[in-house]
Amino acid sequence: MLRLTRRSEYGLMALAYLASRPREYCSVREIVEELKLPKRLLAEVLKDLSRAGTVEATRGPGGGYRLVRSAEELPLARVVEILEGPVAMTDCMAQTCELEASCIIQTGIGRVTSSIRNVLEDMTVAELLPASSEAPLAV
Amino acid sequence: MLRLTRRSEYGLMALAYLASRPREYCSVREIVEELKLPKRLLAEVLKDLSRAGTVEATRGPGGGYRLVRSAEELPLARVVEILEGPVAMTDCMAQTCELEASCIIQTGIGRVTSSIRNVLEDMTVAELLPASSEAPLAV
DNA sequence: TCGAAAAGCACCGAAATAGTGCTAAAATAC
DNA sequence: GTATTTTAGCACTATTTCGGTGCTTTTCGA
Ligand code: SF4
Ligand code: SF4
Repeated sequence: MLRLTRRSEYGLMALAYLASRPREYCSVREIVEELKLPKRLLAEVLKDLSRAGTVEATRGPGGGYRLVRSAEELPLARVVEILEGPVAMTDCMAQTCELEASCIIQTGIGRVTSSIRNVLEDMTVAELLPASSEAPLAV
Repeated sequence: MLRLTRRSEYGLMALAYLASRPREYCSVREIVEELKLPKRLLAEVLKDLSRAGTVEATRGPGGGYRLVRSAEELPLARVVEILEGPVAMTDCMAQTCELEASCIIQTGIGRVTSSIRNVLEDMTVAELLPASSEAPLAV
């Protein structure tokens, strides 16, 4: 069904939350209390996002995570790639497939995959938030 | 990674093959020989497509499957829905999700899901085939 | 009546996913 | 310096999904 993994979903939720608190460090504890997510799992996800450079972290009391760039500059595709790997509908779009020789839909699938990639690259985390939500996104 | 299942992939390949042999009954044996797919699995997939009415079958020697309508009228979304269930990036797009109360991205995710649905509804099995569509491909 | 083919059902094993445990390192506060 | 808060890193388990198969029945044509 072309499902997002929970990791991606939680990650996007957390990033959207961070987007609503610009420049502020938010701890995992705070985020999971607000969003009601499994704490350890979200921690794992944010670690990955941190390693990948979409959020930055500080430790200790008052620490937490915040966005490195504004949410308008963070396409969904980027997040999904970090948390799940390349956006690809089939093997051949990411690695190789041993059926390529006899496959009659590869090029067609390539086109669909591109379209879906475009959707995910054109939409940003900022656009995930409902129109008049929480806070302005000004920096 | 938003992957298609193998069932969908095999299904699409088989349908594309049938599209290249209009009105002709093709047996599972013939199709898997041509496309090098696992026989029993493709049989299972075609059964599902048959139940759903996108292909029709006749049994016995010379039997097999063929498209009910032309491939131009068969959107990818239809095939994926039959073989995997509703096209939905998240639970809430298909059933319900117990996080909906605190979820801040649901509406946003809804928009992305719609876009992806549109991509899959706008593209048909006919368009999967490489440029010279109707040309029989084997030999 | 025989063989080719789909239909139906049930099952197994492997892989991906969701989620947790535990320890270390850094930043802060006293 | 010690305690506390918080991220970092690693490894592991449990569950679910998925890919694939076995076997029997039904239908059809020759
Ligand atoms: S589309 Fe064809 S080539 Fe690509 S992964 Fe699927 S079978 Fe392999
Ligand atoms: S987007 Fe929000 S409401 Fe929808 S499934 Fe994910 S968590 Fe639940």
